[in-house]
Amino acid sequence: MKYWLGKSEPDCYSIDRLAGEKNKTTSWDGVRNYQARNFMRDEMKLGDMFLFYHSNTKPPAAVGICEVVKESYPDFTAFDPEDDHFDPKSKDDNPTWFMVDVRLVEKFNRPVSLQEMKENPKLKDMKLIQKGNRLSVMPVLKKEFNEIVKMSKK
DNA sequence: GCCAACGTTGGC
DNA sequence: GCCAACGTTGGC
Repeated sequence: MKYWLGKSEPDCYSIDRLAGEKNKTTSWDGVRNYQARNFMRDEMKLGDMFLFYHSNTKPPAAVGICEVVKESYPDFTAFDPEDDHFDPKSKDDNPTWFMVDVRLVEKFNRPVSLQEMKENPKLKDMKLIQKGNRLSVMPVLKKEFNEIVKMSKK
């Protein structure tokens, strides 16, 4: 089983919105970065765990845990000219972009802020806190994942 | 709102 | 294939 972190801007899609979805499940659509796509398309498997992270907000923070409930399939928002994430180079018969479905397992009682992660020496190697990393989907080590969950309980 | 870091585009 | 220009991300 693998562990992941996915960023979302709460103004765009928040964890509370996910909590209100049917079956607390949503598609992780709109990813338009090849490296992030490759992680979703090639490596994310059913049952993988997924940290939900709020970016571009105050404060940026991990806010909960999800589980992958559907492995990658074409991101249909890329086919829709009306959609913000429309991409004309992605075709029905040869899609460029993929997504997975995730289900909310637990919303943290307490968000774990980016600053707290930076201050925790056990998390010093996380991709998230390395300078200039803009990946919206990235792998997380099991020990890092567990540490963040632990921090949310304190 | 600023701006550093990074990815993508397109002319050559 | 190089690289300058441009657009985006995302913390601050």
